[in-house]
Amino acid sequence: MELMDFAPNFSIDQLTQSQKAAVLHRDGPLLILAGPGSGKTRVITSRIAQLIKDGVSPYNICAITFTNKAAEEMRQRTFDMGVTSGLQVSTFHSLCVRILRQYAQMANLEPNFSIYSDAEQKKCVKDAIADCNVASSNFMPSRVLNAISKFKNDLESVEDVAKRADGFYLEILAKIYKRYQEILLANNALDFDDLLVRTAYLLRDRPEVRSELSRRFQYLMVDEYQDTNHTQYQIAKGLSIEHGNICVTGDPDQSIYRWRGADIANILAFEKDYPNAKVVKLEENFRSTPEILSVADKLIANNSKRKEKRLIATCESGNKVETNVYSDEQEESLAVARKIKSLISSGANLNEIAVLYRVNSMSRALEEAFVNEQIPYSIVRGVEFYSRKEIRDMIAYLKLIANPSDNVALERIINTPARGIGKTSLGRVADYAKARKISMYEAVTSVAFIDTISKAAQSKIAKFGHMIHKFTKLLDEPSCGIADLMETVYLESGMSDSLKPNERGEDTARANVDELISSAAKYDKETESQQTSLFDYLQSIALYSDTDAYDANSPTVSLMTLHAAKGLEFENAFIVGLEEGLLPHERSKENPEELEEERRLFFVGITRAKRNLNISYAKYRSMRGMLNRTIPSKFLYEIGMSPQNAYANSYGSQDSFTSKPKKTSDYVPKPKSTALYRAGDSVRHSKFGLGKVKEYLDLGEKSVVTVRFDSGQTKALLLKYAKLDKIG
DNA sequence: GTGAATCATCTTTTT
DNA sequence: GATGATTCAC
Repeated sequence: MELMDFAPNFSIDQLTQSQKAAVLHRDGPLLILAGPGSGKTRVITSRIAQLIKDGVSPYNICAITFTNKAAEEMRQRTFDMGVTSGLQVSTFHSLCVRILRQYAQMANLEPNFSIYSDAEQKKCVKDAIADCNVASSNFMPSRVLNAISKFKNDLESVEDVAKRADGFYLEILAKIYKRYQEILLANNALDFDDLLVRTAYLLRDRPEVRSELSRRFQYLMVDEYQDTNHTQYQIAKGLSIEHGNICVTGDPDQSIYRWRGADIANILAFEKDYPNAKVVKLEENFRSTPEILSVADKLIANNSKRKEKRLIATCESGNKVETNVYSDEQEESLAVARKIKSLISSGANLNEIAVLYRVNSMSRALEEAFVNEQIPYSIVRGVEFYSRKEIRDMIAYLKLIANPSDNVALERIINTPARGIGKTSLGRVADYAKARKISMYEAVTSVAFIDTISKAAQSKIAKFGHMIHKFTKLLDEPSCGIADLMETVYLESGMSDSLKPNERGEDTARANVDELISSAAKYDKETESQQTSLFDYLQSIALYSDTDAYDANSPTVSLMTLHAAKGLEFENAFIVGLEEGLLPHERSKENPEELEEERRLFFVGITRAKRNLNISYAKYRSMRGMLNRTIPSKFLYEIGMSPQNAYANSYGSQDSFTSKPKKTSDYVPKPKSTALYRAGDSVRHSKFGLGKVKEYLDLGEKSVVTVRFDSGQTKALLLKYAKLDKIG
């Protein structure tokens, strides 16, 4: 019995009535409907502390968060309350890895399985499509992968899909799905979704495992329940079915992962699902000003599928929500940058400011403006680092060392850096392995027996095999940390010699690997006391997420997508690009449910702001190198901001139009007097061919020519970039 | 078998 | 406009 694990630094006195109700409801199912800024995290941590105070061992409590970052924060908070050990706090994925490792045998798994993320999944799905002999033009790997992911999110096995397949498309899809799973099995690998799926099956098919885990996790808490998919739902149910102590928290209005398989019905139907559930609503908002909340409220009222819930403001009144319109994204970015500068000069800290946008590519214009205006910023995109070529190569070495069955890793590095092992030889190794049902690494170690391969190639391949074998040996030495191993691999594999500076003389690739090694050294140090393995390290990278890179204390302005902003809050928030096709996004327009999700996404964005919120859009925006005239987002109308008078205007403030005389005009270049083109002019474009000018907007440097081409399409082109010749 | 160069394709959000 | 596949010269 651990006696030190009560929570002496915790008191319930400061909580509101409804918060207390949520904390004190101890046994049985509990649904906490928590609006934005309602102190949800505080309630969950208080609940944990209260349970422990009541005599429950931390060892018997399991909290599931949405991101690693949130888990880390919760650990810190409960630690501050005096909870010192034993608590299980993690994401669904991390928890599943843990369970699958512990019960590997029962789950029919080798415990050193690889975890495949997008690039590796794509490779496997491509191979699967090729093996099924289907015209890959009809079955694009990304589409197929999406479909497979959907099956897995809905907990549909290969057999389930094959059984319900009624048409050609689904039949082929089932075939590819089957082959894809076989490939993963051969590689001793699981993809992201498999981590969940395999755990769900384990809980379903092995009552003894389910019982053991139920006894271990007697109190289960799931945060962000509105964004769980069906498989996660089944896992939560499986873990709690024997004791019924399941507490879920979430907000249907903040569900933004439908596209990833999240099923909002999980939270909407919780009471039906658990008939004796207690429901607590947390409707008070302790984060934002009434001005911000009223905008959020107006917006979300347009959604039909929701649970009625109020937003009760408790903060003092503050500034009006600002809406601005700019001529293009450069001007928008510059204006945001200057507004940030003025916020800073009036005392704001850099880390209290965030700029939010719908798609990652929108960070580009903002970055440029921030560099020009010399504003320190950081882009919250953690996974980007790990998707770099040189980093992926290094990781592939480690993956192969940890899991010799990982053919995808082997294929990636057998000739990286170039060792003279080409496609032909590799293909023969693969054939040999396939025929004998062994891994490619095993085939490599016995390459001398593969007589289809030339002696010269054999010796190169054997040399590679010996090198990997040597690395594997290193792993057995207890003194060898991940960073040491990495460094050895880096030097002895030839990776270090092969990385060259780019055209501009920047040695970024090398710097990246250095960063990887030092981050591994940090990992070694942090996990010194525990006995961690290469597997644990690889797992932590595989499940690394964008928001994990967010550091609330770093003195920089944060740039991130609206999705990444989930769960965060900022004194000052800017939301840019309120345009049709962007927010709501083009791809969500046909489906009313997806439109509602876009609205929720904007709702999430608005409610991140504590005191100042600034919303903007640009009249022209270039997407994939093409300048387009935009249409203001319908969401602007819904929040009562008519874009016509939104120009440098403040919402709800009658006089601000005159008090702020066209601040934006500072950045509009003066029109030139001589028009270069006139409507009706014939022109030739290097790519689109012949056409006639429909409209010419004379804006000097930023002049826009709208041309109707003979091909039928009409394009608005930025004169500066358009390769346009006037004819006649 | 290698590396440069060109072509084609896709382009929302991410654990 | 970036990434991946293909092609071509060596």
